[in-house]
Amino acid sequence: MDPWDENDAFEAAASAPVPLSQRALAARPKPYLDGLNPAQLEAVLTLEGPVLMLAGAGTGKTKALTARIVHLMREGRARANEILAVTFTNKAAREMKSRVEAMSGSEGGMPWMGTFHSLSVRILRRHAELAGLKPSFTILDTDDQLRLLKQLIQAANMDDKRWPPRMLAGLIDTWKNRAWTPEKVPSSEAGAYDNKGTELYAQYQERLRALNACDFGDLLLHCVTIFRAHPDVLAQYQRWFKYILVDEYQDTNVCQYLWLRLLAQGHQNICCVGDDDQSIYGWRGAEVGNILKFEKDFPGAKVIRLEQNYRSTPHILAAASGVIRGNADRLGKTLWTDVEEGEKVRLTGYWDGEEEARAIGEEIESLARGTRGRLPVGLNAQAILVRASHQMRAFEDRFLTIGLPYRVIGGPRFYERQEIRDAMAYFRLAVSPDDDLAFERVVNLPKRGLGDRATASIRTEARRISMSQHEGARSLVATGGIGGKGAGQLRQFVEGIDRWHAAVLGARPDTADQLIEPLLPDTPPATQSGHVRLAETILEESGYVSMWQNAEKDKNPEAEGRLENLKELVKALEQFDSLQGFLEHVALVMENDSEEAAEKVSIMTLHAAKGLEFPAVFLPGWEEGLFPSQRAMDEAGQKGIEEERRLAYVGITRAEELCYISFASNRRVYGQWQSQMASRFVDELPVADVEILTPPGLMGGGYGAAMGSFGSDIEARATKADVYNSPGWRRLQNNAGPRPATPRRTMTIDPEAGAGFEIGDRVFNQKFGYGRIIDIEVDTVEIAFEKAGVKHVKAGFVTPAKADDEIPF
DNA sequence: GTTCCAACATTTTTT
DNA sequence: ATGTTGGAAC
Repeated sequence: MDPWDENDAFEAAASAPVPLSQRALAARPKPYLDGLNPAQLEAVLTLEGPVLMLAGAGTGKTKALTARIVHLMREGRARANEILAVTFTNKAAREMKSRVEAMSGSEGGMPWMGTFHSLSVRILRRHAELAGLKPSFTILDTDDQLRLLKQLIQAANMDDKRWPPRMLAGLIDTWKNRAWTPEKVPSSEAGAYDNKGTELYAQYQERLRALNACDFGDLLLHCVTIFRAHPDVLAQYQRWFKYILVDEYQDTNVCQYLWLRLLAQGHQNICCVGDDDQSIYGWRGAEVGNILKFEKDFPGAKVIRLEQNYRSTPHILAAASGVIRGNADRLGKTLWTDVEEGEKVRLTGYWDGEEEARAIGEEIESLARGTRGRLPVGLNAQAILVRASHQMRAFEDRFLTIGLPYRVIGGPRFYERQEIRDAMAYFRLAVSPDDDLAFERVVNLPKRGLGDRATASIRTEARRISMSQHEGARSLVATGGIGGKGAGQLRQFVEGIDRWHAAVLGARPDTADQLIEPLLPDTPPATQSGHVRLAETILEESGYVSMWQNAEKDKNPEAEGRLENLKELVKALEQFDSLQGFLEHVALVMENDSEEAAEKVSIMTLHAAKGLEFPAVFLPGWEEGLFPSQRAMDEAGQKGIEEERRLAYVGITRAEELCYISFASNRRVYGQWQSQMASRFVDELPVADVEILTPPGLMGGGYGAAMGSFGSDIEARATKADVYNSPGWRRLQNNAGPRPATPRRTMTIDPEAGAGFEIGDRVFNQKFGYGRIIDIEVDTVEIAFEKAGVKHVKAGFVTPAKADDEIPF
């Protein structure tokens, strides 16, 4: 039966007198409402019409959201599959799903809970023809997209160096985020990309259609276009989705906003949850404006504020609100908590980034040990949140040295690794041999003796017969259009694809239909493992596995790891019931969710930290130009500052009990030493809630200048005793171990900093490590260091090493 | 077709 | 500083 008809049937049933069982259900106790505060309760129980839940950090919005969903179902307002619940990330969707399941006790409900993109794919598969696609369309990854754009750029006789494909991809993405199809790009954008932007955009869309493919932006944009052009289709969905819930509404872009508004126009029951103070994705098209004008967009909307914070101590909340206060455009809320105790936020200035890393490593270990009369704070409970990923290196270096376990969150992702993408290209060919992008990727991988010339003639042949490159290659093989050693190998490749494709069809005859999911929960497909074996066969027969196995170890030290990754990939396949299902999952869920149990400190960007919380949070690098980032300020001016400030707010509010903010007055960025000013956000911290720590381990200061208006509150120079007693120095003893022989270098240091040293003194330098003074001239001190390459150092870099510090020679 | 060297860029990131 | 990429030399 067509699910739409079934929906009508259900509606008819719903308008009939409420059966006894329903009433009994309604009378049952509602444990899911227990423990909600009045505001949360209001957010759960306000069912009719548009609702904006303004939920500050740590105010229990997920709890309210899940309770609302459970309530809707328990009260018989809607069935699980009539509730559309949208999130941004797969992680958020997963989390909400499991919480709803836990709360309602039912499993596997909520078929329409997912990310904007995954939901859009499901809708788009049902109506692909309306967008000029077949239901079996593929979803391009960034790699494919860039290669495609590059081809177009070169075809337009443009210099792809001056006009990099990346830039065009960014431009097109921006346009799609604003819901502009090629015809709708306003003329004000005509100058973009050397006046060719719009034209290339149109060509790109044309190519995508020919390839039966979509990029990420298309998933949403096609939906919006279809909804607008086909009111009947839209009406079906409007009728179907009785309630709509949206998480992180402040991050929606124009296209997502339209998507939501179109769908919500039916029942008008849309509940958006968000926090204007946590909008940090403006640079990728998110419109804070969407949340600011919610009441205008949805007339009659109720705004409910969740302001009671259950996460952080009062000092942390005060610090966060002190910073965010500087922003002009805010809906305004005041977080409060009834917790009383808590330590002040700590602010520390360091000499440079390496000292910062060392001191933070110290503190992390000391917290983990539970010193200072505090209960131990496990490593999993601690996180370092940085503004830019290059800041991570200093911490990784340091933590590797002292053996402190850490995990970097949001690093290069599993499915973005080269070997995984290659293997996936083979799978894609097996599923749909016409996938030209996949074909191009692996046709000469492993090397099959097919170079530029051979691939070019395959492409030409394909175009001549208006078929895919797979067919083009077949035709060339048949006619002997390819000469030499490549011919036989190409034949094997073509035949291989045919064989694998036949195997895929054998395993699952109704390929395309399988991709269209029913609106109603289906009986789960019978699990079978043929596709796992097939995947292994493909990787072996293609020679891809042996390519890495035969790779010379010394030239490809990573080959072993790549083979491991391939094994992992095949293992991951087991959880799916077909190759195509797996491919779809990977296209949408580019993440490796291997959650390890081991105790490790987390290192991540502020962006990656949204939605997380940690008892102890370190926020390093609060320097003007780094945070707030120079680029954000240059490109977006005051708006940029405001977004950076929200980022600071997000960072501070991740902390439950301990928050450490720090900056360095000298930092090396891309190998260049830079003198830094403390971030303006440092000045915005309320003094009453911040404890300013004397920077330890320094001589030849320079803090006054770096400290901004805080300078007067901080002792500019550490005393020698500070140096000797600071924990940062003692910790290094544990680093004892064999060190390489070190060449001697001459180093010029500030006479003032050098004063008092004698030949034979052991010293420490932030950049070059431990050394021993071997000669002193009037303004030259010759020092032997463990690191080579020292030629000239500007000023005041040497500290005396403690007597029992490890000296390498 | 492969290897090597020079030029180049280098926030934030999801899907 | 460092990793990637494109072109020239092999």
